[in-house]
Amino acid sequence: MTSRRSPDPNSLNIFQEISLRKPELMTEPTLSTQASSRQATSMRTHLCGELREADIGSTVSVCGWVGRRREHGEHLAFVDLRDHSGIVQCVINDDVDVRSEYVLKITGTVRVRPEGTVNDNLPTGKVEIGDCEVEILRTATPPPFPIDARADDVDENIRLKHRYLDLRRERMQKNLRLRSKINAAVRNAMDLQQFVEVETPMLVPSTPEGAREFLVPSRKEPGSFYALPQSPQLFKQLLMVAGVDRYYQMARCLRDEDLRADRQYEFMQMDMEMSFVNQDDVLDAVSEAVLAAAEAATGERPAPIERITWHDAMNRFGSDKPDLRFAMELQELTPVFANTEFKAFAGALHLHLLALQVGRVQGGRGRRQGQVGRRRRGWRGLGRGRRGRRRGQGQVRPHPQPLRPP
RNA sequence: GGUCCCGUGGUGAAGUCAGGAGUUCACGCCGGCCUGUCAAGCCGGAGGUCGCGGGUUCAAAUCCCGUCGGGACCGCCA
Repeated sequence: MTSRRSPDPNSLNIFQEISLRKPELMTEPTLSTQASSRQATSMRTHLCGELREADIGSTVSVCGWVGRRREHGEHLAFVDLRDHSGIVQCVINDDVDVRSEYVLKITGTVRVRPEGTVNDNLPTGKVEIGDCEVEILRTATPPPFPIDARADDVDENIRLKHRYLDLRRERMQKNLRLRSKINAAVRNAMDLQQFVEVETPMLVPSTPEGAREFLVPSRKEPGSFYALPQSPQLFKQLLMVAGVDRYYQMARCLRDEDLRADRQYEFMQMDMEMSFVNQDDVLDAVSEAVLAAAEAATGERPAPIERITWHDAMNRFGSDKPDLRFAMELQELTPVFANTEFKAFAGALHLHLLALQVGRVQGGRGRRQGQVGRRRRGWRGLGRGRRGRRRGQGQVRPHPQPLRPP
């Protein structure tokens, strides 16, 4: 495909970029603006957030939204111009009426900030754009909430009502790009393993699974309905029988269940099938995708994922999905209490100790309750105690007493 | 389907239990001053049927009933 724009090697269009991209390039570490020089257009030469000391002296054009402005009389104003890459300070000496969320094109000279005025909080904080020529591309009414981190405190319904404003925020922009990077990384990892991405139909007959399906009335068959897939299970066996060998899909799943906290009606799953394999082959393939996703998000390739058997997991952690970020391993206490006179313990087949370091991990309290509370099968009771200042406190409760954090 | 909680200028919160003039705080907005700010600063100003309807009362943001909207949890989520 030929580039319609200038032959500048830095201005490859998106199609060329994809075809040239090597697998190892997928490991680009950050979400930031490293690719931004490719986003120069006929209107701009740079993105706001990419200007650095190396650009000092060059004349640049940037386009973006007005964040904060700090006015000092008619002949000096500081405007924070924002695009998805970040913020750059523009120094405006003319009397231009520029308000919050106006869309501007600013042409000026990148210069070093005067001593003592560097802003270490901004990646662009060592420079600013001076001699600004301001073109107002679009005026704006004052936004109903601030387009920055403070909007985190604003009621979600208000943010959703003005979704186009909410999405301008750095956090939301990063979320969109993070998701995009992860999707690309997973697809790349699957592609490298010879998986075939196949999309299965959305409008299907109802299938007898657990979740309620969303129903779509049929125009051609009044009284009949399509069911939107709650998961992509229906067709993939067909593909496997047909010899596709390795199938995967980033599948949209729709479930008409009542909402709870962060649950959503629709969400994505990566669905996969493999032929002529054993369990380890499947785990290998999935691990590749998971590690690639983690690497795309964090910039670092995590260590290989440890494999333990279900029995080991249950015996060591009491959970089939143990959280290994902190020590939650059960300790065998049966011998210690072998001759105890305490009746509740004396009759026990096994006694385990779960030592917890309270307060070390965010959400640890809820996790602790969950991990202890959910695996009650076969347990006859739970004792708890605390080591430290109030040593010796504790109690033993038979199930099904509700469990409370100590 | 159930239980509980919340609706107050553009935003976020006090005020409600214990009724007494739409009161307060922060941010935002508008105007003025201001040539190095970056949560700019200083001065002034505008902006609210207290979700809606009914009731009690001399008097309702406040108490009662209903209703609408939102949230959390339970049920539910192969």
